[in-house]
Order: sequence, then structure tokens, then C-alpha cells
Amino acid sequence: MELIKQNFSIKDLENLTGIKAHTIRIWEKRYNILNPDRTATNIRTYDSSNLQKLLNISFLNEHGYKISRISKLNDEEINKMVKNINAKASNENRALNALKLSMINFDEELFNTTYEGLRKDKSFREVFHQVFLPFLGNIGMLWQTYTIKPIHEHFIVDLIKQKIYLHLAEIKKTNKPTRDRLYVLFLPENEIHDIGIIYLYYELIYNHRNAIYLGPSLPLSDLSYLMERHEDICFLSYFTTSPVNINTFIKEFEKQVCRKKNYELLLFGQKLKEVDTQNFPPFIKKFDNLNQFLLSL
DNA sequence: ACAAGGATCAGATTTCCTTC
DNA sequence: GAAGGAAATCTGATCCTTGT
Repeated sequence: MELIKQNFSIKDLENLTGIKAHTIRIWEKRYNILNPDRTATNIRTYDSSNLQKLLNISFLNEHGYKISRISKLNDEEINKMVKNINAKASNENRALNALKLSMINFDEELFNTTYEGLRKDKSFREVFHQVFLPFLGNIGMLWQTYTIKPIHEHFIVDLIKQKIYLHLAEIKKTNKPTRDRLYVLFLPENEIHDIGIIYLYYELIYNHRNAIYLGPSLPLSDLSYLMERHEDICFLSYFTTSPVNINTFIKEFEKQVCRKKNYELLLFGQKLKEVDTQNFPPFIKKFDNLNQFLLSL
């Protein structure tokens, strides 16, 4: 495996492992858990082996092991204990750490072994809900704090997307739609983050709904082609980082799509948290999370 | 604005000691 | 040995100064 050299600041480690920077310093001082290089001006710089070790330590710490005890173990013993716990119970945290490492090191093999490991006792949907969703939330945070770069996000998100498509193709063979209502999924203009809506698409197919996905950056005016063909349509859209103002989007939707009747429009995504839903027309609904939507199906 | 590291503090936990 | 309490230690946070 080719490791890409990458250095992290103490803040990066805090973001990636959840351990406060100050606590990391204290642990280094008190227990010698890490020995980072220093810049000429004495600033700590960590490499990915440091990150790996601290992820393991953080994992053990979360499982009730005292730092004093962990610090007495050498690296191999730490690895062994992490594996032991992993074998016993919840792999989710361990998997989360593995996914982070896989992302940072562009390690597709690690991603696959982690995924296969999870699939041994979970369905694809369980993996997605229990591991991928928390992980994606995590990525959002790392992204906001400048710990990771777009290249990391693109790499790992695409690997996850590949898994969705794989299972989508699988369930399309068996899960035929049982209702007339057509769910139309699309992303607003200039919105490029499509993993959320692709997964929504997966869930709709999984639940035997009639759904089509129109891809990213769709001009609203194009939707009229569908309205001529279908009576009962429900639109779904997803705002992650789109620069489009959501209230403007809604006005446009009303103007261009709701000429003859008020079509239902379901909105998802991170960006909706900033929006006040009070003045939404009644046929437009906002969903804060996936389960809320799945329960309404 | 951020990083480093020293001093100190409170709360939790462990260890030690006495008593039964 | 079990129980209970005092003492010691561990742990992470806060506050602070210094330096880049």
C-alpha cells in the first residue's frame, strides 16, 4: 500500500479523533503516548501513523480503558486490544476510525475490508444507517474545520456511492413499484453533492416506490415534461451546499412547477437547517433526517 | 489568532488502613 | 474476608503567560 505523506496539526488530530488538543498535549507529557515531530518553531506535526495510534487510543478510551492503562501498552498490544473489542461488540466505532484512515490515506483496500467486515453481520441498509451516515456527518464537520480537503471527501464519498449503485441495481431486479405515485428526485442548480439524494432514491426503490432520479443541477423548467405524463408526482430535492437561496428556489418552484396544481415538494439536506420553515407553503415539507422521511412513507 | 506549556482545581477513582 | 472512611492518585478542564 502506498502511503501518501501527510502531516496533521494538533487541531487536525482533535477533529479526527475527538480528543481535545490540550488533552493530547497533556497525554504526551504525562504518558508519552505520541512523539510528534516539531517544526523549527516547536509546533507539533503528526503523521498518519500518529493519527492511527491516537484513533486506536481514543477507541479504547471510549470503551472504558483509562489512559493510564493504555499508556502502558506498546503499539502491538494496543492493536491487539482494539481487535479484541472489535471482535466482541459494536464494530461501528472501529469502522468509523477505519473509514477515516482510509479517507486520509486514499486507501481503497482498507475501505473495502472495512465494508466487507461490516457486511458479515449487517445488511447494506444497516451499514449505511449505522456507519456511513454517521461517518458522512463526521466528514461534514471535518470539512468545515478544514481538517480534510475536497479531494478526501470526493474519494471516500465516491466509494460509498459505488456501493449504493451496486445495491440499487440489485434491488431493482426484485423490488417492483406497487403504487402509481411517481417520486421525482433532482438536485437544484449548482448543487453537486448527490450522495444524499442517491440514497433517498435507493430507499424509495427499496420500499417499492415508483421513482426516478434526474441527476444534479437540473433547471426547474425542465420538470414540466414530467408533469404532462404523470398525474401524481412528488418532488424531492436535496440542499447540501447549493448557493441557491432556498426561499428563492421555493418561489421558483411554485411559479414554474405549480402552475396547474400544487405538487408536493420534499426538501432534505444540511442547508435546510438554516432555513425558517414557518413561511413554507403547506405542500412543501422539510425533513431533518432520513428516518423522519422513511417513517412517513 | 493560534500553539505551547505551567499552575492549579474539582471530581472521579483507586489504594490504603482500620475495624468488625 | 467485608465494610467503611481517609488518603493518594488520576484525569481533564480552566486560567494564564509566552511565543510565533
